[in-house]
Amino acid sequence: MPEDGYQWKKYGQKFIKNIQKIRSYFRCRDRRCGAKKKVEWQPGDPSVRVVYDGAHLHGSPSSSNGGGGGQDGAANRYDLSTQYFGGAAPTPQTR
DNA sequence: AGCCTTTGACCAGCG
DNA sequence: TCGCTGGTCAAAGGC
Repeated sequence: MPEDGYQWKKYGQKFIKNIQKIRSYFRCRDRRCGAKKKVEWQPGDPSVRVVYDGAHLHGSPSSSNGGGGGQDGAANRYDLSTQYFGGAAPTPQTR
């Protein structure tokens, strides 16, 4: 569970055949927070692709320390694009 | 007590 | 109409 500064709750995991990858579904612990996170990786690959969906309605939790939070900075802009983690992009110039 | 994690089953949309 | 997939929910156990 790669900590990105937010607390997530895993609510499901499935193997997507379309891409032959395992996908884990995470949701922000806060219900009022419609932020969602999906993590997918290939079987046998330590690299994982993290996909952020939605945005946190509350600011970011001061630190990785759970609890807190509540800052109304609303300064969190999550790119709906896919983000790579752990340098899983050895050759991003494939495109 | 609260929180977290894991699995199975269900539902909806599409061709 | 059927089958398939993707996405979500619920319950239980452990610390």
